[in-house]
Amino acid sequence: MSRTRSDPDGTDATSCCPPLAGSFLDESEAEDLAGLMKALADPVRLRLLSLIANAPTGEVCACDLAGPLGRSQPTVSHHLSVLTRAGLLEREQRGKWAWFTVDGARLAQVADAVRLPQHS
Amino acid sequence: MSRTRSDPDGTDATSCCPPLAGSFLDESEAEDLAGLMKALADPVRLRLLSLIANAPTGEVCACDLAGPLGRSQPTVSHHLSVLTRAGLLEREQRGKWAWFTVDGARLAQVADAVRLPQHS
DNA sequence: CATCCGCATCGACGTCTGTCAATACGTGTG
DNA sequence: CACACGTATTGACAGACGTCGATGCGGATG
Repeated sequence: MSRTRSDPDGTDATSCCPPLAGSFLDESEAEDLAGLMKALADPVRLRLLSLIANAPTGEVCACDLAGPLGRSQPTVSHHLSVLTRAGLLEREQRGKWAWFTVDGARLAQVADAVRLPQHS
Repeated sequence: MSRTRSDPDGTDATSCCPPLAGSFLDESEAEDLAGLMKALADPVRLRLLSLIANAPTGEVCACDLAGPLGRSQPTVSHHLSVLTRAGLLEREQRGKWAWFTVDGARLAQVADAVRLPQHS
């Protein structure tokens, strides 16, 4: 995936997720949005997000994640990396521990991309 | 599926999409939501949804889809089937043509599942 | 009834992805 | 400075997925 990582403040609400409705997605727009969806299309990653989003402080140490998920440490590390690369998690190194928080704005982009004009 | 998390207010058409936040997703909840995301995690399928959602009448004949997408007829048929099975499209046979509409409520479920409680 | 045509299914192929054991890397600690 | 420990990376492997040509099925049409 070749997302433009030139997004210093991390929360540009418009550059990533073209509206699903409004006009036909062109191929590169669809590719970008599909990339985000792919990051969310795995049960372990969804549970990771859920786990972190529900933490009282909003942040969780990686050392507390492998257990509840029932996966090996390398596997969890891999998933954390995928979510971080997708911009859905933010990573902060503290000593030898890695702490993660959910990027709510990024998640909101997904929600917005999927919203349709009132049709029902 | 052992979900105790029913959704008394209207929008959950079929008890599919547990909230990402609110409590840790259990394994089967995560599996369900991941299934929906997987259906959306492909550029061709996203463009299909976009194409159909943007049709003036809201419905499109399958015969008009292969062209704009640049894929073979079997491939498009396959993707339509995936989206339909996921509940994101509805299919109606008219004579020898198949017409498709987007299920907006189902899409909204995805948006809701991804929404976080006000954090920032 | 014979034919045409839209769509689905099948079979095959290359690629991507999730997983773990083994290992490397880096940062505190004694 | 050596060791312990948390995390990332590597390598390998099985299973899932996107794609298309060939084929099958069923409705429409003359």
